[in-house]
Amino acid sequence: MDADKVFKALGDPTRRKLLDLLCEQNGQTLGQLCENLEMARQSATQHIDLLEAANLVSTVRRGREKLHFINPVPLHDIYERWVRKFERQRLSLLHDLKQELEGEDR
Amino acid sequence: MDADKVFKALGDPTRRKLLDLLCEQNGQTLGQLCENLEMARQSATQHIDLLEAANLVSTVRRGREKLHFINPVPLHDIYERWVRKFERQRLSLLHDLKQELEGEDR
DNA sequence: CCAATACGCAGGTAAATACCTGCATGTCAA
DNA sequence: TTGACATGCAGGTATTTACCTGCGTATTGG
Repeated sequence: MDADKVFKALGDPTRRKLLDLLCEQNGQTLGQLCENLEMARQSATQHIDLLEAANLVSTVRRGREKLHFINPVPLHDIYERWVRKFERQRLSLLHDLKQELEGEDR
Repeated sequence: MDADKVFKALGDPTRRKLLDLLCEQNGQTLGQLCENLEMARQSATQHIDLLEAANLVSTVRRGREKLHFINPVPLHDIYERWVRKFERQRLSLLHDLKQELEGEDR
C-alpha cells in the first residue's frame, strides 16, 4: 500500500465525492459519474486516474464504456496503520497533555 | 471535523512523520522535532501549522518552548466516516466487481 | 456504412504547495 | 543585564495541482 497516494487521493473533495457516488451505486460509467460533478469530463478523468493509482478504484472496460468499482482494501490498510496505532494510545496521549497543562498551574 | 483539512494534512510524508515522532514521544518541542527532519525549522513550522489546523496536533507554550501533542480524535472521525462505511460493504463491493468480470466471459 | 456516443490524449493556465533566506521577538541563565 | 537560545514573521521561488479547451479514437445502433 502506498500511503502517500491514498492520502493524497483522499485529500480532495471531488475524489471523496466520487467514492461516495460509487458507494451508492457501484460499477458506474464515467458519464454517469460526471452527471454528478460540476466539471468537464476530462477533469473528472484526472481525478479518477489518481483514485486508480491509489488502488481505491478499479475499472473494467465494456465496449466503449468504462465501469468503475470501489476497492475498500487501501482504506482498511489506512485504518490498520494510521488509526489503530493512535487509537490504542488515545487515553495515554490525552493524559500526557492534561499533565502538561496542570504543570502550568503549579 | 473538517475532513478536507485532515486528509490534506495527512497527504504529506513529512507531516505523517511528525505524527509518528510524536507517537514515539509525546510533548516534544519544535527543536526536538526538527532534529529528525531534514529541512529548515521554518519549513517544519508550516507543516505543524497544517497539523494544528486539522486539529491533529495541539500545542502548549512553556516559556520560550512550544510543546506538541497528538490529538487522535480526528483520526477516529476519519475511521467512522471513511473506513467503516466502506468496510461494511466490502464483501458486496467485491461481489459486484466479480459479477461484472464474469459477465465479460459469457 | 455512418452518425451519434463514450472515452482518451495533448497542452496550456491559475492557484496552491513546499521549500528556502533573512530578520524580529520573546525567554532564560549566568 | 545580556548573550545565547527557541520560536515567530515576511517574502520569494520552483514544483505540483486542478482546472480548462481542442481534437483524436473506438464502439454501437439504425
